[in-house]
Amino acid sequence: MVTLEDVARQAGVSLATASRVLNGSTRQVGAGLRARVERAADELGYRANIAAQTLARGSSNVIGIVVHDLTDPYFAALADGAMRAAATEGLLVMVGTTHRDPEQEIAYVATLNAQRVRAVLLAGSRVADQAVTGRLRDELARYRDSGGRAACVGQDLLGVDTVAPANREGAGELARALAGLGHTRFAVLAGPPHLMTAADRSAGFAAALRELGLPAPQVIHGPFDRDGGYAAARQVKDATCVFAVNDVMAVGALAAYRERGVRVPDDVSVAGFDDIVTLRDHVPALTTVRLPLADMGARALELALNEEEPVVVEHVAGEVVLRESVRRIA
Amino acid sequence: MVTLEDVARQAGVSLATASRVLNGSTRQVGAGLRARVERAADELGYRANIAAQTLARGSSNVIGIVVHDLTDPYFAALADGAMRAAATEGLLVMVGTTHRDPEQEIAYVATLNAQRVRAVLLAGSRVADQAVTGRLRDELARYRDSGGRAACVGQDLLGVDTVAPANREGAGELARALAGLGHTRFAVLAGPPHLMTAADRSAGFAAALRELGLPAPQVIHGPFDRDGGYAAARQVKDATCVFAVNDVMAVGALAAYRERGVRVPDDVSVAGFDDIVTLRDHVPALTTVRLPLADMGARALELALNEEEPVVVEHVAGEVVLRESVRRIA
DNA sequence: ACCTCCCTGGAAAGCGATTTCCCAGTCTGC
DNA sequence: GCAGACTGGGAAATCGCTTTCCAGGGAGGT
Repeated sequence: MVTLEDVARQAGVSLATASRVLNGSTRQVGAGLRARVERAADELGYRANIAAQTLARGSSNVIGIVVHDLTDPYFAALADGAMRAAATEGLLVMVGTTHRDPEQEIAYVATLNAQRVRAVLLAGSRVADQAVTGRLRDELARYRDSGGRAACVGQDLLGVDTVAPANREGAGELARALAGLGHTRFAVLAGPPHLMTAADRSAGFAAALRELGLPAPQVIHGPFDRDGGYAAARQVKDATCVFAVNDVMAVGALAAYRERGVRVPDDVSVAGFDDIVTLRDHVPALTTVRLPLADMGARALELALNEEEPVVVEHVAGEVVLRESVRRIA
Repeated sequence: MVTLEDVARQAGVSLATASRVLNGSTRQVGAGLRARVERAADELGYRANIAAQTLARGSSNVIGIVVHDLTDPYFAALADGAMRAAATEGLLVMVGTTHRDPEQEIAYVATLNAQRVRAVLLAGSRVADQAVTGRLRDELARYRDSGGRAACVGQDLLGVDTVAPANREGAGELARALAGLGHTRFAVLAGPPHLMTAADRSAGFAAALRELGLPAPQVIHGPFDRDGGYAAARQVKDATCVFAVNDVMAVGALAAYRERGVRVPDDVSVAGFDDIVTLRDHVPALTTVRLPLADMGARALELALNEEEPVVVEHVAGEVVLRESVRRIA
């Protein structure tokens, strides 16, 4: 393994000079020596040891992103946005997946802290469990105390900069739009009760119906994924419009209806939330609430990197997109 | 920032003892001291500095994965498989996305080398450009010379352990299956000519048709993504069956047909390649060649970590899955 | 009893960079 | 022509941890 010392010796200069040439510095180095060093580094195939640099400099150029599941397009979009932003800043990215285990999330933050990463991004919904959220908060606080920066996408519960999607409001607006089509009997495929994103969307939807003087929706809990939507859809009774709290659940519901010969939107209307790009060619096209996921990821990174003192919470509005999975009824 | 020295002082032991207690060692430490150290670490909130550990140990517990695009479900599945495998080994993951720029890929390998990561995984198709492949090879060789391990998923061109999907054979088998349904006039949405995965699939398909004594397909080149499939589908003339060299292109093609009122599979049959999970509820269900992507990712990591000397190339067969996007014709 | 041998604990030498000093030479202004 | 400011170069301290080496004490064998 070629070290800087090897390069310096080969070039006949000191370690200091070699370092200044190759790894940047405020100080100048004469053109002659500079060329010698560069040639030596090239000949030897020198690659700086980043661990050593990190140690010496006391800071790294790595950021960490923690998501639940990379194969979920929601997180993939978020992570992609953040990674593009990171790339423009010359930062490297460590990605951790928790597969929805909050303990893993805490463990990952600890590990990223140990890595002395420049910033940590937490994407993904919080759970209602106060104890576990508290421990995550503590771990994050410890990281920030030692100079780390952090941000999160989701609920503002961690005491860090947050990009908060307007889940309640978006779901409410969706409810009003659907009611505007004449629907009165609704069902909500509500996901797990302890998952805050799911709960907020469900609650926002129900609240809007209440304001409109419409009957409360049938609420069906279950997993937050495609199969959860599939299973929940089978329990719906007597609704003309079904709201799944995310798009992949909505797709599961559509699949369940298709199998049973229930036509969408003729027999029942279905809507989701997120506007996942991969689903843009789904048939029927899914009515949903669009969230600018990639932007949110990028924005979260910006917030994390930003030096400002007070903790910032930024709300991101969703936009209702009506497509063919819903129809007006008499 | 709390250092090991702080902990040692607080516990009243030497640096060496503290290190042995907290960060593992072959050596034993007496129960009394051990407890004191652990308590001190806990009170102070000590987190080992991994950069320092990496430097001192000369090896890290990080692996690198380089993919083209995380929002592409193909790469997400591959990366997810590799990340699960990494997690069971206690390894951390750095993910880099190149957005299909080969230069970025080379740069990322250099960076991962600088990080002294334990292993590097390259996922994603090679390009036909010899020069750029050569430079990537060189960079990889330099990394391996200094003790790094590497593996790749795709074409065996880099001189490293490889998990090679049987693109040619899979496409050939698909062609035979489709011919078995009575099709004789084919079109291939072939993707970019320089992308080897695309080229292999296209060639395998054409070769099988030739063997069967059928006319050569119409070959249409274009981008390797959904929009590429969409655009290419519009140029198809006079084929009863269209093979898109990956699933997302096939979805684009289906969208194009739907818009133009061409019914699938009644008017034209469509098939893809990969069997992307996210598309499992697509209508019509897509005929494709299934690749065990998550397993391939995990297997690639295994190969990379494995110490064996000779470079291993493992072929992975695809499985033809006939679904409703194709039909038998007279 | 005596001599190994094993075990535990500590001192100190790295790991590969960065960066602070210090030094000598060159410019500049007067 | 000279003091003072600048400049480019090198020696060495430093970052936080691991690990070798050494020392001392107790166990076990004869």
